[in-house]
Amino acid sequence: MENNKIPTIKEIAKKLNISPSTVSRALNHHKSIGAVTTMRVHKVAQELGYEVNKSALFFKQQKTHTIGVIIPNLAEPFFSSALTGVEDFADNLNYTVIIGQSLDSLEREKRIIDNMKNHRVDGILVSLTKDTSTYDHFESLKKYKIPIVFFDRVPKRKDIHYVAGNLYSGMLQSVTKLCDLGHRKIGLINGPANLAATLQRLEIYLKCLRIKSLDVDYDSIVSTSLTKEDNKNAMLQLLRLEEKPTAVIVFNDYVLLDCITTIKAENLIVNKDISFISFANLPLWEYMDTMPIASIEQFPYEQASKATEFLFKLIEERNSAKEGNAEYLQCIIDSEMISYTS
Amino acid sequence: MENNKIPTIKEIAKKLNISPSTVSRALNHHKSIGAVTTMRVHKVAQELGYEVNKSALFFKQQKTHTIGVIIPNLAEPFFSSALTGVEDFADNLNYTVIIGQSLDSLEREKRIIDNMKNHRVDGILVSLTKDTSTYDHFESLKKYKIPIVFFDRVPKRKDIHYVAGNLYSGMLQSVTKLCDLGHRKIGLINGPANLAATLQRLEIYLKCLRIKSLDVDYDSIVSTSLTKEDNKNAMLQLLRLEEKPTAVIVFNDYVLLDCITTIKAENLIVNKDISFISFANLPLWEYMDTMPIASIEQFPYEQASKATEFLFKLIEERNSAKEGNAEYLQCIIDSEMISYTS
DNA sequence: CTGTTAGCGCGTTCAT
DNA sequence: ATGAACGCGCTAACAG
Repeated sequence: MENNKIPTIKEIAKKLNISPSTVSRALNHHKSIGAVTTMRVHKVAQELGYEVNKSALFFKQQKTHTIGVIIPNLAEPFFSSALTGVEDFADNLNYTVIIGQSLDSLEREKRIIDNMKNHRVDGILVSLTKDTSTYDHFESLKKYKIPIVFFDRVPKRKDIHYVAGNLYSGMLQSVTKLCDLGHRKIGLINGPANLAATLQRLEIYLKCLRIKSLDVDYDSIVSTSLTKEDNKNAMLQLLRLEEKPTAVIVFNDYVLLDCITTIKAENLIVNKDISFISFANLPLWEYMDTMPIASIEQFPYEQASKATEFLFKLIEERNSAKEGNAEYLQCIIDSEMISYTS
Repeated sequence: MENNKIPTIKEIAKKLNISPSTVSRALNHHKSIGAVTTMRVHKVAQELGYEVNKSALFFKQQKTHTIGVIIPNLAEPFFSSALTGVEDFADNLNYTVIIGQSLDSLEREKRIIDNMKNHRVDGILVSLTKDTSTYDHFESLKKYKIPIVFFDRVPKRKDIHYVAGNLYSGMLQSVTKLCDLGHRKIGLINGPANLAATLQRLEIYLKCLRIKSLDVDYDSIVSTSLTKEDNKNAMLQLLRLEEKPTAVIVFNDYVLLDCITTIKAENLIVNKDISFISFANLPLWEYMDTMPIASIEQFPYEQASKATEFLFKLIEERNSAKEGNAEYLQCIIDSEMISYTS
């Protein structure tokens, strides 16, 4: 009964004394095959428990119906939300998702790219490593015509497809809010200089201060390499200023968590001695006693969804072999300030 | 220069006027190939930017060097930790990971299984849907000799490979700790009845109370459907008892977060008026002002790692075609109470 | 040491 | 409406 051999098209053909190509066509509901034959083929296929060997199909069609996602760290809520966005979208189109986490190592990023390239994935989504500044390892994908869409952490160049967050909107809302609350000295704890996000944060921070006619004190702009230790030091650096800021914009929630710990150790009161607004990674402030005044939400799920949409548009294009249009799909998703002070 | 055609073994062969198989062997450092030839092949391969077409390889070798992971929800920290565990392990062995999230829908779980089967993955890791009670869709994998290892949410049968968590150890430590702190009335906020985890928690809770000779008050055992509203109600239900419990074991951290919010709204003090211990999902209590006395850690990363190890053992076995041993790889990972009161 | 041949499973010509 | 033949890229068995 249960034949333990994996059934192929050939078996079905033999069983019905017809040719494999007929079976293939019948299985794919090719119109040129008679209704009776088609039915009989499907019946036998059913009996044998036939299922296409996608591995063979991929090989034949030079298309894997698979996309790769490269993110720094799966365990980070920001990225797991993003991954969920990708998976949901891809699943709808019956695409398979393979993952790679770069763990913020450029070496691994390269290896993963190579691996996915060899896998002949149909497209790749990437959120860059903290310290990816070269672009060479992505260039090699061109040869294979594997489209690539960046999201969130995108390279600083114009000739790419990407979906990025716009921090400006949320930052302006935040600075405005702090102003309204009477803050005049707003510091910034920024990230590592090699991240585009860092430069971007600095620029919009300065821009927003200017818009609100606030003085810029470069001493109250500090940065951290994102380690626990460094986060603490950045906070302390601000606390030791002669003119301490009364409010601080923080690179992200993780940094802020360390800042809050530091503040408490110094016996200062959050939101009294010093107020915070941070860029959101964690959906958890609502549960906490000590929380920032607000978070700047960057919508990872939506960013990833949009990026996936772009990717499929590119895959589509490649399939229909329209080479001409060298248009770059680019999208900015506005951030938004989410207030916690009800 | 940059030939935009994807180089194959044939190209290299033609360029050197040798046969494709020689090239293949040289590329794979086959010992029977002369050093000179090998070198020349590698040189040309380099020049052309040759890279194996794994898609072809998979097809040929009937092995995809790919494993599938099916989990209910990528966005849940517990599962994204688990996924990280899988990815880390698989990456070491140069395996690729494809993901599928069942979103707790049996329908999706089946579809994902089918898809992975057609993909001819080398093995599958599964953490079941909330309401998976049938096993048929896994049976079909046998025909393809695709090994399957369950973790965390495992089927209730003996003839499977699995890694499961043991809640007992952590629960006993917790009840003991609460006893030591003088608590005599320990409540339980449990999950929905259809989850295996719920029944399990109830059983070990009762067992532990018995071991510590504590009275069981069935009024102080309540349950929640895991919605925010229901979590709150479960907590209120306990607070309105004539004999309020002085400590409560909570189904998981999410529920506990809502409980804490509820407690505060009632102007009660956590760890004074009422103490908590919960099953851990979130690695965040260390940052919070209000935290449970302890958490019962279930080690998702380790569970998934172990499950992946099992899976590769099975894949290995299949490759070496030892059919004989019908031994089931099974492992229980003890939970552990992690104290927060330093 | 190297070349020749064959075939993995499938879809797709080109023939009838 | 159906069949025969071919080939995708690669490796392994069999010859030298």
